[in-house]
Amino acid sequence: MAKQPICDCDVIHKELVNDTQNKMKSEEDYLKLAGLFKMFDDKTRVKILHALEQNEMCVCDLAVLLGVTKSAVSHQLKALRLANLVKYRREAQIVYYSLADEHVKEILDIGFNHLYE
Amino acid sequence: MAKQPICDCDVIHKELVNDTQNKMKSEEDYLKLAGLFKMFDDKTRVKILHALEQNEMCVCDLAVLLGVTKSAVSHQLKALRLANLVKYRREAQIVYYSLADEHVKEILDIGFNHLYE
DNA sequence: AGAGTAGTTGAACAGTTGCTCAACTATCGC
DNA sequence: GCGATAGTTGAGCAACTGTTCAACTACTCT
Repeated sequence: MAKQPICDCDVIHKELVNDTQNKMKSEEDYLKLAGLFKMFDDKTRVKILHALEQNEMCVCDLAVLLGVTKSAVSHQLKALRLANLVKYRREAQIVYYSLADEHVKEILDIGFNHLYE
Repeated sequence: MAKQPICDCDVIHKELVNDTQNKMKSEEDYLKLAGLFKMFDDKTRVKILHALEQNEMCVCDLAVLLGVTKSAVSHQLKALRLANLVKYRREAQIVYYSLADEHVKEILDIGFNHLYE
């Protein structure tokens, strides 16, 4: 019932905390933001995204390119689809995937940029 | 010994795959990139980063602000420190944390931007 | 030196995640 | 319809991750 004690310190900078509090976004926004970056936190997924930035490709192309199974690629593509980061079109039995919009490229670019200082 | 069969498809788009292959970065780059975005994939961590974008603060401030324990905050700050995303300065017993550089703000901004379409 | 507060750390636990496997759907060509 | 290929899906498993807890360090003040 009673709240758990969260911080056992006396001197907190009340004004700083209040000021920051006012500038913070909603809980939901942070959840969504974390959810977005979660799509870029895995080696296989960033590879898929970066590959699709170069060319539209089918699941098998990606599997061969990355050296993983079709199933693994398909699972990741599903996650990326649900996050609206990739789109696809079907042509006969083949499903071609590509990036959903420019934001993806921007995020990748800013990331690479940070790595190369 | 023998390689595991990775893809059981006949028709792959060889040219597309080769072209993409040439444009891909190194394995290590993708690992680093995923490692960078991993720092933004958790609600608590993005909150910490966004809070520090507003004001330099100590561990207790962050704990109170986010409603989590000092320990939890400290663990996350350590990860962020190791990733060179935050810096700190000690003043008596108090350790003040702030963002390491503008890149962090850029990444957060582009993320929020994507959420708000 | 001793008490008190800020912060860090490592082990442990619960929850999550990415891959594999096997079974499934969808579409094509005969 | 039938067989073959592209792709999807769910269960299960091993590896990883975030939090908590308790013990620790670092600094201050008397």
